[in-house]
Amino acid sequence: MADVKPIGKALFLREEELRRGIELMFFAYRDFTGEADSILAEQNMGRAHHRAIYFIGRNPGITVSDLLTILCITKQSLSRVLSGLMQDGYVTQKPGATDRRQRLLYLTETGIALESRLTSLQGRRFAAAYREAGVDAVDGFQRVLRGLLDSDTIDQIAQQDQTSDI
Amino acid sequence: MADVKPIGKALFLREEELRRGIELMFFAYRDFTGEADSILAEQNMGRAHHRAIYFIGRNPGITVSDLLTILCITKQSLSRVLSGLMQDGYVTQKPGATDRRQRLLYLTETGIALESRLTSLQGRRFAAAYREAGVDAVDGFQRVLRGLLDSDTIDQIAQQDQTSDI
DNA sequence: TATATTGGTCAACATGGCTGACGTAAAACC
DNA sequence: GGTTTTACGTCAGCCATGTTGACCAATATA
Repeated sequence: MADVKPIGKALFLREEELRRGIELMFFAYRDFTGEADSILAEQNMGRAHHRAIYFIGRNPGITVSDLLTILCITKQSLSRVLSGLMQDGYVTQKPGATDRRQRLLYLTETGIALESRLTSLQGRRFAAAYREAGVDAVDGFQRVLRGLLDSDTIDQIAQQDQTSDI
Repeated sequence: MADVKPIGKALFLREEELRRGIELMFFAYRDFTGEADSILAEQNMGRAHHRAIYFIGRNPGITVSDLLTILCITKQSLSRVLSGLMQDGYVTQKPGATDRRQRLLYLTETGIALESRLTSLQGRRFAAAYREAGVDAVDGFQRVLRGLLDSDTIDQIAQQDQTSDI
């Protein structure tokens, strides 16, 4: 401990910085999701419902298997959530035009309303953080987050951007 | 749809940007935790154990109630996790010097080993992302993440930095 | 001494992951 | 046309991790 050399000091700082990142990630994710969680609790839903609603809203007509690859959960888990959402009138499905085995998923009016309520809530939090931090910071934020992704996820996101109908 | 004004276009872009942030946050957190999760699964532990180990390692001698405020869970949930960790020899406790009701928590050798394995794994991911993105991006990343926090959390982190014995 | 604080325990419950097994309809292939 | 594969669903049960509520013990403090 006494004979700390510059390199030791540098490594120490580096570890501190990395830990700061790890912790910020934990706290930010917790706070970022917490607000939506309380709205969901009112409707007797959880975060799993939110994720399904979000990505169906984002990709109307998505197939079950595509939703599964986005969420990385088992079909049994998703099925439970989807059945609930359909029963409660947030989601509908219709058979695929070309492949009639597929069940294309859509939000209902109610589903759209809930999705937009949740997304605008989280969006406001992001907007405030972005505004405070400034444009350059936002760019850095997104670059680092992308750097944290698995390569599979990067491919997946790239693919999604291609097929997106924007 | 036909008479979209500049303001409409701007809002559209803004919403796209916000959604990109929301999604990046989801995917990055998932991938960032996923790697550690698989190590934990080997030891029959989950993310809850990881969080406890991490913050005990970070604050040796932390009291149960301080750990509770960091984690924001009930004492029953924490108690279950802590009992397991103590039984399996990752954590020890000793009574507080001034207040003997307190049980100060410490990692054992085994606990330290596991913590450092997990943290260095996540640290490597962060280090790679930081290296790729560059110093300015890292600063922006941290600024935006801090902007996403609840004000309570900000206070809490500030307080922790003060009492930290660095 | 009376009260508040720190921490633990037991019981019961919900959510949301998981595995495994099995079924059905439709597409794709030989 | 018959077989295989794919897309999806269901039932059953398990585990981790969160929750409430009730209750208890030791200790600090006013």
